[in-house]
Amino acid sequence: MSQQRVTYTPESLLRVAVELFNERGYDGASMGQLAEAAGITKSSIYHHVRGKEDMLRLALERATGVLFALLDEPDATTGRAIDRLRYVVWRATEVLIEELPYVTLLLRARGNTETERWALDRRRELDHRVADLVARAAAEGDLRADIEPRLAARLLFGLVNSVSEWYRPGRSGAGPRQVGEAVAAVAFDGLTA
Amino acid sequence: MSQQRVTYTPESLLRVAVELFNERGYDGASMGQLAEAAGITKSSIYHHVRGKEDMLRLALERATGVLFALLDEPDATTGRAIDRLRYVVWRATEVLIEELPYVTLLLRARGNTETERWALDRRRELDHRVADLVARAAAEGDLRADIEPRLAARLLFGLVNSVSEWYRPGRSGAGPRQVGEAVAAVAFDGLTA
DNA sequence: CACCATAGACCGAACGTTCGGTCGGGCGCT
DNA sequence: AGCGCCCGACCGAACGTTCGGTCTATGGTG
Repeated sequence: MSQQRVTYTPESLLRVAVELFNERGYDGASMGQLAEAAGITKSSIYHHVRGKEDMLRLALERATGVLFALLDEPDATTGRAIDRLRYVVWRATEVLIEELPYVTLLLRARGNTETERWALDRRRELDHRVADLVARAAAEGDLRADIEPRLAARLLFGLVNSVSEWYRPGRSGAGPRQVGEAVAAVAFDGLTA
Repeated sequence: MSQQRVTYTPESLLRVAVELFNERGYDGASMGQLAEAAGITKSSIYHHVRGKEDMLRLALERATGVLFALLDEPDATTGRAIDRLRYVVWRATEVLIEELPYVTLLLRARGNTETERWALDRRRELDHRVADLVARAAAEGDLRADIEPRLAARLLFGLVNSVSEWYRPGRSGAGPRQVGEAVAAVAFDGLTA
């Protein structure tokens, strides 16, 4: 059987790029390294994509898209605040895992480029919406009163987002659902027996 | 009163450097930007430090030093595992805040340089020691049985480490001790009222 | 079926810019 | 005079990107 020439699409090349950006950091990753990882030359890359920052933009748009979408899901918008919050925590963990490379890149954005600054603005928007939900749950008396809702919101999303730093598909033992459930369990009920 | 010429020491210059490295990422930060932030020229910097990677090394050595030191404190080495673990979680959060710029840089290290690879090795060592303690607490029946100790360890330090992403001295409302206590409280008892 | 034109995917070389760092020196203080 | 701290000019290497091309596959035409 003849060995066919592997060709890239913008999407498949983006996938390779995002893996490299996560491995080395966007600024630490060069187009030369991407060419090497993809097995084509630097100039070939420009046949498929407009440029380095454009790949970053596409990736960050995808990550923010899925995260905002989850906030509009029915179980995130109807019911008691504490139930909605539990759903958001569990579901955000699942979405983070499903789109791990893209969400990881978003969480690591620093602000050195226009694209990153846009993404950071979007993240702040997300954080505000979740913080509002936490404040609601606290107001309804379902959160412990000795921790300020703002602090609680930060710890919650710190916990969720930290999954991106260690979760590896196929290598973390637990699946997305299991990790999502564990994150929600620890967040609301803690680790003590 | 005459305006005296501000001069740097290696340590005060390192402090400026670490702030910049955290703001833009180590790879995204240039020596030109450091010169600008410090108010001196690039060549002046080399009078005080050996080079860019050397500043990174000094910072990461400092961060790993304080984190390993806390694991050797009496309250972290004697007593029931669950009590030692509570102390470590609370104390690690405090230390992270006290040495925020240095620990933040450590947590963001990627592995692009020899120095970063060394630091990542040290972090893995730290993670192993804490994971051992979590396993001990689980074996003593003090942790919930439905979450694997390895997963519990990752979530624990995910929570602690995430503080570096939002805590800002003087701007987060709560002090190091309060945040440390909140982290430990949420980690072991959860957010639910 | 053979030939040709076209398009898609690719490449080597080069560009302008930025990078970390060095060199040779000046200034102010003791 | 000597030293510490500073600086302008410059360096070689690496960066992201562009330019002008080649190669291969495909479809149309005779």
